[in-house]
Amino acid sequence: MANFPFKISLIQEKGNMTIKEIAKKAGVSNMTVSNVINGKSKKVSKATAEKINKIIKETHYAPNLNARSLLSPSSKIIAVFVPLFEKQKRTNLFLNPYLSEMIGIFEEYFREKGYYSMLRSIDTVDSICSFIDNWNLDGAIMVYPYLEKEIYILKKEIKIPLVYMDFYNTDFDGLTINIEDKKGTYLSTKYLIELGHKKIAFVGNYYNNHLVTARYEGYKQALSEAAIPINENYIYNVFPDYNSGIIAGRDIAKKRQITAVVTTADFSASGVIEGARDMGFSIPKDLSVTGYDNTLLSSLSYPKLTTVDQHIDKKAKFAAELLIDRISGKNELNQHLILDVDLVKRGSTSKPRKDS
Amino acid sequence: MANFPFKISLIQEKGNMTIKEIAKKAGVSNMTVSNVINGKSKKVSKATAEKINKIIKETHYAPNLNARSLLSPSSKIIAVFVPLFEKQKRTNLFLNPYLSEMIGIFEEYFREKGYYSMLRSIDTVDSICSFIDNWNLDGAIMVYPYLEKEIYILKKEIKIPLVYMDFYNTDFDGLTINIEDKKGTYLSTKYLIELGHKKIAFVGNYYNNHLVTARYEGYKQALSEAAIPINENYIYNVFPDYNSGIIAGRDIAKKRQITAVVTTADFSASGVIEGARDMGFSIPKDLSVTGYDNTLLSSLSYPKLTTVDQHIDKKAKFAAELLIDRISGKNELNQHLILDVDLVKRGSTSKPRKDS
DNA sequence: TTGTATGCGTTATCAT
DNA sequence: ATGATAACGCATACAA
Repeated sequence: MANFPFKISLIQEKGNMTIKEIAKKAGVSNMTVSNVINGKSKKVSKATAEKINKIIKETHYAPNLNARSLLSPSSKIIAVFVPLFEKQKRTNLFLNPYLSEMIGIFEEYFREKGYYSMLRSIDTVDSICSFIDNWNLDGAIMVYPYLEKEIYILKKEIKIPLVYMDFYNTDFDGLTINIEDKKGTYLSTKYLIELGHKKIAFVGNYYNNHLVTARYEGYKQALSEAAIPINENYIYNVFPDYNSGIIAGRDIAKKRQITAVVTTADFSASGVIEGARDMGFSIPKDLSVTGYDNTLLSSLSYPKLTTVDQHIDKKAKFAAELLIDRISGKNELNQHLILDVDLVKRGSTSKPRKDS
Repeated sequence: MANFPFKISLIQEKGNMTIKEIAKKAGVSNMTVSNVINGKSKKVSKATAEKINKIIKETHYAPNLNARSLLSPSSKIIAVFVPLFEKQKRTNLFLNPYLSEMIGIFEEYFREKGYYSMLRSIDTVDSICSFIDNWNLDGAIMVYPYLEKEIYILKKEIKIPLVYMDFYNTDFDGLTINIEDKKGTYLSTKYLIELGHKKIAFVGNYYNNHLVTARYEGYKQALSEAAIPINENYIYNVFPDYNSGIIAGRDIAKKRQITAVVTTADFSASGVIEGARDMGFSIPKDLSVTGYDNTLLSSLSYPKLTTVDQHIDKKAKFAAELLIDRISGKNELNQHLILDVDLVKRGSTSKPRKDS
């Protein structure tokens, strides 16, 4: 209970210090204290600065940032907007490692640059606009393509820098970060073809937005280049989550023709594997499956997933950087980043069964 | 590009509305507007209220919450504090589904109660105190036991409600949420014994804090009740993460005597399985492994993990509820919740090999 | 029912 | 080098 790494004085102080109180303690005016706090050394004599700094340390003064935000156009607050899907689904989006990894990287980057992160689920454009005004936000990141059309127009209304992830409207004048979505499934499909597969299913919805449509296109292109016709029976137009994956996986196993599956998400791939196993399939012997994203999940699965690495860490960092640079006035260019993807070959894929 | 679900007027307005501007538009005083906004219907005539409400809607007025925070003792901001471990490790804590699931639940609960969530990594008590003062926080949650001794003392200094998760200082007077840590490993160890295992390893550090020590105690108690002596060679005192798990798993496989492993985290269990597989082991045939937490990971692994369910969703909800109730003045009791745990039996455990 | 004055903590501006 | 004043947007207290 003895020596702690902080001054006992702190323990005995009570309530938040204010500039005014420090000024009184130091016998100077508020502005002198303010100038010291803001490092305007030219305006304050060394002696008084030292005296004030000492008091600041002793009292553990922390500026009231609400007051600062009120006065300045900058609040130092950045919002991370997460879509709030329908309550009925009860899906906690935060279970997705893709999202949580990004959030961790955002928080770190923003903090290091002197910003504060607010996390907020949103469901309407109004809720976004209100939030921005409520806290006088300096900027925001939208982590999924959501409310695409509405935001496209409202962008004119929103005066702060806003980074949209995976948002593909090409004539949109905001900041966007995308990846080579099409290339990803192209690579995974091509790889399966190279392994000798011909009956390759696609699991993923392809009408919802550009992102998934592009992934469908990649699949089609690879088949087309190999002169393999599209078989409508092999296309599973479902939401790329675990449960839909299971259902698709079971159906695929039942059909007994398909030897490989291309999915648009690691979660989906996990589900497909699970569903196929339910029907007695062994992976990859009876069915090869590819994921997308290269989330932690793909390394922890068994067998580890062959998947498309979209370099989430880089993507998140680029997004954060893009936002901060815009907020601080640098880098008015580079509005639409498109990041490359790679195929990561792991154990969930192999040559097809001989009997097929 | 045609009919959008919002008024065009919004698009044409510019800049944030203020009470003053609305008052001017309505030809009334600021206070009348303020009273309308705050629903003090007794103070405003119906006619003026309606007129003002119309303008508020048209202009999409959103109150400046920085200004409100400045004025009132309540900022409506709640912080979720996440430990910032050493940079060298480069471990993004957010990769852990345990954390991200909780964060999602916090955000939802706080939002529904009218609060705003700030996410913040912290590494010192000072950084916590500063943050609290900076934003005039209404409350905070600490998601891991961290800075236990320092905070224990500084609690006297911190005037806001603070919920500590997995924080075990029994004479601590703050709000804490814990689980029956000991019971968890007791259950998993006992289950392994019931399956016929005798040579059971423990993987997890047991000196670091109460949480993991308790989990070690549970393991010991189950062995003791079954009259199985502790074998020091079977104890792996390592940090419960994936990589340490791999190393332990390899070593366990090398020793060729151990038939089952109790771990203190799903991540750790995954690592052990991976490591044992590296050495040619098949799970659960050659080695039974139990996890802890029942994170998403344990259902997505193959085989699915037998693990201790600590009901993360309930735990998070209780924590959020405890905090909000305290902030709003209800429920001064119930300061130390201890939640129950269950064993979830899945595929990563089975009877031991016959040759052992 | 409506309006005026005041102050929250901070900083820019303009004195001294 | 230091200090007085005003202002940010809002809401409490009080007056009309």
